[in-house]
Amino acid sequence: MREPALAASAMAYHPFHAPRPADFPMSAFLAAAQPSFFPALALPPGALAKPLPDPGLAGAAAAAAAAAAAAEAGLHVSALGPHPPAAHLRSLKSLEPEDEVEDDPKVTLEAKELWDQFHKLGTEMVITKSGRRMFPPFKVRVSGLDKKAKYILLMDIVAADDCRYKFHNSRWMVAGKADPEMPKRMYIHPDSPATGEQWMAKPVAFHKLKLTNNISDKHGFTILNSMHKYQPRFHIVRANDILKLPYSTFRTYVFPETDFIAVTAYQNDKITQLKIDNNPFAKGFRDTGNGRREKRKQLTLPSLRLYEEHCKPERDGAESDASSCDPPPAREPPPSPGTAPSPLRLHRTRAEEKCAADSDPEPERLGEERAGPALGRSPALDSSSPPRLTELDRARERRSPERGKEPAESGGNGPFGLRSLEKERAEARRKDEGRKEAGEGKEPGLAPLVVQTDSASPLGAGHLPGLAFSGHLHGQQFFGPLGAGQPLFLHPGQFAMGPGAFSAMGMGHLLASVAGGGGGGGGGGPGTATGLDAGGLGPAGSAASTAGPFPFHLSQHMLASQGIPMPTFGGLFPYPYTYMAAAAAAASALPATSAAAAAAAAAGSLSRSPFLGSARPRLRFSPYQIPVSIPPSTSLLTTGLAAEGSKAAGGGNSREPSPLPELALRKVGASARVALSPGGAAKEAASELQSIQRLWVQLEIAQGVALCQSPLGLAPSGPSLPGQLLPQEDGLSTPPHPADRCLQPQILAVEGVGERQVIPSDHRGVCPFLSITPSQLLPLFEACECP
DNA sequence: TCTCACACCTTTGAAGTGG
DNA sequence: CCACTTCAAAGGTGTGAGA
Repeated sequence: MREPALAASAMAYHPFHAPRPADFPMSAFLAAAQPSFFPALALPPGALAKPLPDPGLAGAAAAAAAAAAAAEAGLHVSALGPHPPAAHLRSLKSLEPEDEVEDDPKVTLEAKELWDQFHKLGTEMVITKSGRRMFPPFKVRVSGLDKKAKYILLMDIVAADDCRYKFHNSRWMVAGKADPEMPKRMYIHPDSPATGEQWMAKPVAFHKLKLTNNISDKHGFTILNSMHKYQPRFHIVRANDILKLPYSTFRTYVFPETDFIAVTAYQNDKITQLKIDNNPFAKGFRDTGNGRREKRKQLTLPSLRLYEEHCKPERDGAESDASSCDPPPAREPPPSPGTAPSPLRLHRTRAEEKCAADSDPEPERLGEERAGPALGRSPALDSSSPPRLTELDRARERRSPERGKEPAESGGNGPFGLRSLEKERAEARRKDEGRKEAGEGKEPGLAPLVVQTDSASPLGAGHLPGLAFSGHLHGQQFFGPLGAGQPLFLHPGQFAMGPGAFSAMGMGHLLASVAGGGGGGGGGGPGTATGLDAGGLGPAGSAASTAGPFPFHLSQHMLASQGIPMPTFGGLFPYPYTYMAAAAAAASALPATSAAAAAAAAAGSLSRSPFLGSARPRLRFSPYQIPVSIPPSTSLLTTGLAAEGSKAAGGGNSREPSPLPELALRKVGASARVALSPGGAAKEAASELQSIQRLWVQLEIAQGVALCQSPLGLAPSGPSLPGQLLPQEDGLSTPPHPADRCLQPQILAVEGVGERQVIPSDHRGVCPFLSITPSQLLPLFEACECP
């Protein structure tokens, strides 16, 4: 076995690593060797932050002690055997959260009514090359935090499924499989880290997050694919330094009503209208009587009048709260729970089926038509697909002239602030009244939407496209020179933060590295960043950028973070960015080799489903039951390997290139290709992959290592999860048991490559550490003399 | 389906003004 | 010095023509 060698190597590059005791599980050992990045074993990040009672005790005593501590902390203790979380715990004292106090964050979505309005229509978010903000803005109110503890709040946007959509017949329909995923980025709130008290003082807005379809974006915008569906996620990380990010507990919150389809041009006119009506910046397009809309309106009056004629009968007998433009009053009854849950929350398996059928005739689940009746769309309109302009004009015609009388001032909280929103709502109500006077009214309820909840094996070929990013991309993102001005995974806002924002130790390194990487590779100094306002770099960052190997390695991380594809729904890569960043930050404190190793490990940490969850039960996950479809383990592994391979290749530029990544690349390259082209060569790769998977199973299952501490034990097949969302009473609090169940680890059936295999995995939301990396596998691989 | 220039709008902060 | 107003620049919108 290679463990001794690995141990030595690990010790060489990780300050927290201790020699692997004989009875220390391989997984835990590897986790220790690459403490922040041990995704393969689904190691809860929080677990890493939990020190062993005695670092020297890795055996039963430590396990027992840790088990007790875990139980005390609410951790589940595995029912699988004598491997409590302690087996994975390492002492990371320097990265320990200080005087940790239990908190119980609750998160509520601001402007929920507005989100609901959009959601009913099938929210569209425009993405442009120069970046566009989200509207409605993603804004949450947080409570239950430890007032004195510091938190980092993050947001990311992950693929909601692996389908591509088209707007056809006024409906969003599946139009095939998703395109290769864009590199994903985590948006760290510019105020991070801040105390719980600060976060709770006011709603946390992510309105500065911008969406783009420019894959080479250098501004840190979130890159999305047009005509694809996405789900924003909100994360709370208790950490006072970004360095601690990978070791800290992630709490992830998903608000299903915030999902959207990225578009380069609005498809649904009702969405357009809703945006115009609610976005202060689009006020110029309201029919105030002096804008260009007025001119257009005049040109299209006939059709508009015709539309009004259509709508009159329905309006008379309905409330106005569900119009396409007006936020609903609080009394608005939700769509029938049994009929129309989020149409975007499609079960994965179902989504795959849909993707497979380009002309899937289930349009009622998507697009405006799902909300059409609720929006007053007349049957006549439903049955036909009027020209877009005509419909838009019709919608515009419904706008009340009163709108023009509205004051233009904005709320003190900004255009999308609370006051602003309230004002908008008031305005909307007034408009609604005016509309009522004009004969407009609410329209019938939502058409029922079918949410698939079957839990058939989701590990189909449908996941593979998520891995099928082109080799070109690989080369560009991974093999390209560091100074190629790679896009950044941190939002520019990070660089504009005050001196109190991130500590010099944390952000300083990151900033420096960002600058260095962008400016010309590891040697890049401050101010050389491309596409960044290097002037935003603080002294710490500047200093750090010139000190040591960190910038170089972070650049590596950045490259990888840009090149690793985000998995599709239930896919693989929700956390490339953050963990890249964190890895880089951590690496900054390590020797070059260790940083390289961290980078490699970080690359491997990218593989997981957007909704894959940590195995750490105490983590707070989505406030909703996520209609999880089980990530394709094959894809997961394959993608992870692909990523790792790419990463390894990127590491080839290292000053101290490690043969390991290269070897890993060789070994995993074929496996990665499996997902890309299941052709002849794929078989060989598939076989290789299977060997890895077998090894994996042997190591982790046969050893009885409870990678995912589960009171439920191992499931023989993919978990059967309800596809229905289970909003909590407040829509935010942690779902008691459904969520817990989701936290349970699963043994997932692997499909897609050769025979079925099982690898352990979990399937839900948070845990960024799930995938296995070649660098981690390789020693095992070789040790077992796998083919 | 995407890009871009455009007009229109809000936001923001500096400058000016008056008490 | 402070509060308030005014102004201009910056930046956020959807539009619509063209690719």
